[in-house]
Amino acid sequence: MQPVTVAGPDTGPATGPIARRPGRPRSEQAEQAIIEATLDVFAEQGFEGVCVELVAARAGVGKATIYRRWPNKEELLLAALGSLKSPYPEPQGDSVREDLLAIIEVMCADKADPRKARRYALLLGEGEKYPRLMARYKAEVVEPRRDMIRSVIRRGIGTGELRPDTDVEISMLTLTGAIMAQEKSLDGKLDGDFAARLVDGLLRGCTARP
Amino acid sequence: MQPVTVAGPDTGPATGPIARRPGRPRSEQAEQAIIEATLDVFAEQGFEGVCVELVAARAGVGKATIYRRWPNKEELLLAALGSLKSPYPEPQGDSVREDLLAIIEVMCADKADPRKARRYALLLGEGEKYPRLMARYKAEVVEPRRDMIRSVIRRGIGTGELRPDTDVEISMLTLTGAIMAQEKSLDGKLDGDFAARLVDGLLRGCTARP
DNA sequence: CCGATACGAGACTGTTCCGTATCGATAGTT
DNA sequence: AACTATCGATACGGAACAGTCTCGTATCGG
Repeated sequence: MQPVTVAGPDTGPATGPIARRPGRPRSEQAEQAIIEATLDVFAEQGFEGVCVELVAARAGVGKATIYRRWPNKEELLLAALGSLKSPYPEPQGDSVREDLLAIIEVMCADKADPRKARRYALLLGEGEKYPRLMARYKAEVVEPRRDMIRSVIRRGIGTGELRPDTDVEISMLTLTGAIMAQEKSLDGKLDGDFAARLVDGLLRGCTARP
Repeated sequence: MQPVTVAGPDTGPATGPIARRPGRPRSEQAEQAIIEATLDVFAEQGFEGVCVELVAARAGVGKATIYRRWPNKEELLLAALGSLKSPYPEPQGDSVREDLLAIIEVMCADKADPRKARRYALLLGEGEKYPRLMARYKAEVVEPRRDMIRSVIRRGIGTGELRPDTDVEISMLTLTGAIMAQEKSLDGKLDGDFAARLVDGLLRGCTARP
């Protein structure tokens, strides 16, 4: 499955989807190696650290083989990050707590994966310098997940499971934000049940009940 | 007031604190202009975008005037970011809600200031490439504020205002994280009373009460 | 005035990196 | 076999930038 929405690998002048082009065909293996190397370097070196020469060396590929496929570095990164998809758990509807927990756990797992975790940096870091990358990341990763959380909460309000005056937006920001804030700023030792503690903390609230 | 803890401006070979050194004295005005320009460029261009030549041009200063004071770019940034201090509201102790609100409002105000907001990028972004900068930022800005929030919550638990089983760490991450997550990823229109909604959301919880 | 240091400006060197061009070799089609 | 596009490798031009150095000038104490 190739990402084609935004300048996927350039397959050259239109020759029809089936017609075979003359000459040596492009190596699918090289293509995959390039994407993998890009993700590795991105995970290790961060955003500005992705230099094409290093990616080429890691992939065991010539630079031309990269530029034959993507016109510049941004397109390469766009393709590489676009290939990092996480499965979205479909809310089961048993309870708000379980649904939220499933989502938060996936997000925590993402954060534990260095490749995916680095993308969070786009949100607060140098992301403004790469607006297309930002926009794509937001649209493909951030917003779908936010919407999922919002809808779970709204459904909980509808069913009476949650307070009718629940602040949907604040609740969502609370959950996603806590994940971002965790551990990166201090190696908190609250790994295992972090997701559960987070969701329960939100549901329960802190105020003492008489 | 000069930052001296970490390689402040190099005042040359030790000549005693009072003894006047011969020759033309350094321009305090140039020094301030350099710091200001550094902060401006940092706010606009982000971390990697801070190039000394640009800072010098903005400050109306020669590069040598910068390098006479700080040995390299990292020290310059260290000094510039170190000069960005926000007043820490001292918890008044009237109520947990009021104390938290005061802290959160200051943090939100910080985030609205582009200069200060950019520093958040260090936490998730390219910060790992500048460990000294990271450490200093954490120690001087992040942890004091986190500790303040923790202590307010702990006091609330002690006084019975908060549930005894309140998760201090989770509550703190919830508050600070939500601030980070807000608006940067989507221009939410929840500006004015964001801090209040956030604190109230945490205190109240979402679960419906029978 | 003199010596010492700082000043702004900018030339200069060395490094890094993007993107292009070129090499002989390779793997397909016709 | 002829043809053609891709292969990995590498040289290259150009830009950006860190850090050093050198101008001629300005500002201090003595």
